[in-house]
Amino acid sequence: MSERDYDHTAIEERWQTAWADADVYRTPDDAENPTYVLGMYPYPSGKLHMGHVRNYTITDAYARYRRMTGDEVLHPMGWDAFGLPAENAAKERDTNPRDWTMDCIGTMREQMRSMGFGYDWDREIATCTPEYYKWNQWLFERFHEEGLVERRDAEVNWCPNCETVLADEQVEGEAELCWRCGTPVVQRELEQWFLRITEYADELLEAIDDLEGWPNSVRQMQRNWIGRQYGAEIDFEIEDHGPVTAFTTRIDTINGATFFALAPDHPISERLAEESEEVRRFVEEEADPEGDEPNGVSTDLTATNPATGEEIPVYVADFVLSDVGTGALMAVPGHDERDHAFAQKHDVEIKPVIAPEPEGWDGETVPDAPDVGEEAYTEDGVLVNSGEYSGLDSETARARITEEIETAEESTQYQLRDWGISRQRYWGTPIPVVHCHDDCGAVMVPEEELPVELPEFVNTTGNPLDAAEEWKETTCPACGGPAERETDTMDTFVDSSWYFLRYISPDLETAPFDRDRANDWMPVDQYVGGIEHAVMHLLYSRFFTKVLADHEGLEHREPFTNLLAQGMVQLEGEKMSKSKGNTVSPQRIVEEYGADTARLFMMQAAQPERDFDWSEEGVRSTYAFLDRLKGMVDGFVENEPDGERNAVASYVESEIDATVAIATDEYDTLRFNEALRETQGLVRTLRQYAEYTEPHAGTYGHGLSAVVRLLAPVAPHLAEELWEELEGEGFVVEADWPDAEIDRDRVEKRRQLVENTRKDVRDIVEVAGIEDPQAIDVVIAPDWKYDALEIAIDSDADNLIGELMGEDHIREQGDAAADYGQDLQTEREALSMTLDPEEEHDALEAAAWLLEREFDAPVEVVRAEGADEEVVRKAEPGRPAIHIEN
RNA sequence: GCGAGGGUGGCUGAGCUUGGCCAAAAGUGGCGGGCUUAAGACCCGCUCCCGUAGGGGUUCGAGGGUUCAAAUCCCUUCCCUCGCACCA
Repeated sequence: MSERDYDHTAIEERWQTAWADADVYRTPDDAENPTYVLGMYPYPSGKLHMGHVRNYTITDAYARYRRMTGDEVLHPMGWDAFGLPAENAAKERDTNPRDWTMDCIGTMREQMRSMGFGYDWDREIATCTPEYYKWNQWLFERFHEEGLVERRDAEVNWCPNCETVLADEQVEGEAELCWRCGTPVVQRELEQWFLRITEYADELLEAIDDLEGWPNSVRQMQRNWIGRQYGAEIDFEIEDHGPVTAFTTRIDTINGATFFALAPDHPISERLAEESEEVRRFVEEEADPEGDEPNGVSTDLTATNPATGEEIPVYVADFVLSDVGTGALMAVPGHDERDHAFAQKHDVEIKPVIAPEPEGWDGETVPDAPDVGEEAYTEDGVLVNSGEYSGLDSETARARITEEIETAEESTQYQLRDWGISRQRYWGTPIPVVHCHDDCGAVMVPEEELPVELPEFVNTTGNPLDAAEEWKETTCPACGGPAERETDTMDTFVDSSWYFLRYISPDLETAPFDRDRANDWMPVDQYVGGIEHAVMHLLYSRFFTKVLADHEGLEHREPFTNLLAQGMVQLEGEKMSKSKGNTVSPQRIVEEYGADTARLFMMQAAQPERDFDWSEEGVRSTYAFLDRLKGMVDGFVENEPDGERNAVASYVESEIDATVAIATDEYDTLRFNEALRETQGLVRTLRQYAEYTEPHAGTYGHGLSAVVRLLAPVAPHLAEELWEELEGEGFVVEADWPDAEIDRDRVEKRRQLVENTRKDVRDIVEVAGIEDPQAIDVVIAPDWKYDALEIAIDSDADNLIGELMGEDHIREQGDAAADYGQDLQTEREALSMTLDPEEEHDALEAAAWLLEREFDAPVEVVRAEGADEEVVRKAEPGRPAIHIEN
């Protein structure tokens, strides 16, 4: 780096201090409906990585943009501070999770400050503080009061060595090993606390349709996750075991149900396993629900098909899952691929009962049965071999069969399960429950005793809360007798399901959030984060918001209006990760190039939702751009130019307006890369201007001032520095966004006209082999052609020429009018309005210097009157005639 | 298998929602030129084929269709990426 490089470290520190001293990012409590911009709060690992930098640069840039356009903005930050890594780190380093986490928070806060992120730090929250998690507990009890909390047995992943439950993500590989100690994980039944999110399944699903500000992918993932299916439940009578309920979406195929299948852990299967060695061996040894092959074992039992009255064999099969439907199913091999495969393997009858609907079907004739020997027919169709139902279409048949079979009834199934929040961990929110040694059972801790605080950390295997004897021992709030505290803590997703509400009133001591203010400030206008939270966090947050709307007077049913799932920062096409060792440290980039460079490089590299490759070269050229810009501003301020306000200046003025108009649009829709490209284009134009001629100070200064403000959301430090040089006072953070009177359509037409004209001149010079042009005339079409064009666009007459000749001033043009009319007629369907003649003239005159510079010949832009007849003839609206003197 | 999103000029990548200056933005790479003692930076042009006055031809995964007109709309087909998945 040469000596000209600007001192980014000094500049960035200077402005970070100035912003903090002036408290510029504070959102006062009396703000009215501020724009709420939020990035997903981080887990405080102690190190900001590139993903964070990208995430928070997006929100910061948007927040700054909105602030400059005059909005009040709420842009807070906090810490997802509970979680397993802190517990592990504490064990390794012989400290405790609290101290370790608080240290990490301190470091990361400082790193964020050095990136120049403008947060209202007075609203900072950390979920591991009793002031925060007290409200997790309070909410848990409110949910309980509303019947949305349940305690029941559940099967969980259990590591016998660590003596704790593991989340599915923490079980590794096919062999199912514990991610920490490599011990094989076992399934274990444990009493767990659940939040009844399934109560809201329908609303969570249906409201997705209205989340128009969310990416389709996320919406679809949530729909799949909820997985609602309409069908029917129906009982099959099994000898000695009574009725067994099966769920099916295809009750129209019931006449083709030729066997019945039970999950290996269905109560009947378990009973059979006790009696039959074969079933026992299958259930305990052979069943492989993960495998592709549908395996099963026959039983001696039969079930009665309620439609046909036939006795059909009963199998225990591993493709039947106990947590899907009822854990028992009627198998229809003729119309289900999996059932078909199983039936072939076990030689069960395959009976077609649905035929494809014949073309031009009359709605009653019973078609021939299809051949389902080789392959199941899985579509809807027309029933055959179905007794009185034969001849009905599938949909009608489903309704009638459900209606007419005694035990059948409509049923809706969801894939969504209730949310098990119990974790056998220390570093989380204690579940505020006491287990009475007498008969009171699980009793909620009274509200006035909240928060139930975590005891001191004990380094032990298993759950430290279990080892905290003194803490555990308590009295029952109901009967006063001896009791024990619940030792499970909450899933950290509980913390993040409502943190966005806490920022609104972070110090409130009487409620989780200030209701009135929340009603005013919510929902979050723009939420930004990684796609990995597409389902869990975003679904849980929606659930909490709906519960709070129903029971706590929140007047919003959705938390996030617009959601942006930002893309990954990659290195050579691969995701950056510690294990691959291909990370780029933001700290190093900030030291070497400054936060502004890092931010600007990232924002211009790609649209925020796309992945992009980190490139050191790109970073260097971004730095060079900022450096040059600083040089331009320095030069301008030190030595103000005194050029004329001439045609060239007016070209530059119009380019400034164009840039502002376009960049503003792009900022609005978070397409920072486009906005920045325009801005950099304007810098280039300004540089060309200064190179070509002595600039007009007002114009040039105006351009620089616009550039600085357009850049301010993304490169705020240097923008402050340059703003100070240009304006002398005030923060650019608080400056007004530049405005342009111009509309985008007009801007683009003008640029197009100039660009086309330059290209035409080049073509002519090239094709005609003109070595050294002496003079270039650019001639605007006469007014009557513009009139004719307008008439042609509006006209729907068959004979356009006739209509044109109806206008005196056009008819007067004689042959010329006829010729042009003919052209219009040919192009008729494709015509579009151009700028008017005066605008075209002005635009070209302003851009004439570009041609003069390029061809080193005088350029004259003239109106049709007074130009050579022969030349004018070729001029059309949007396309001036060009004459080159050789 | 189901669902979502894609396939554009050497590469990256806009545009396709609202068909028409789209041979198709921008960047990058390559070529030529300017500036410079020189290098870098910066500036200008070219970069599908043909063309001595702004023209013509062939292109936007493949094939078909709608239209005066399709990268853009419809159908079929192939391939890629990402979610979900023995879901009854």
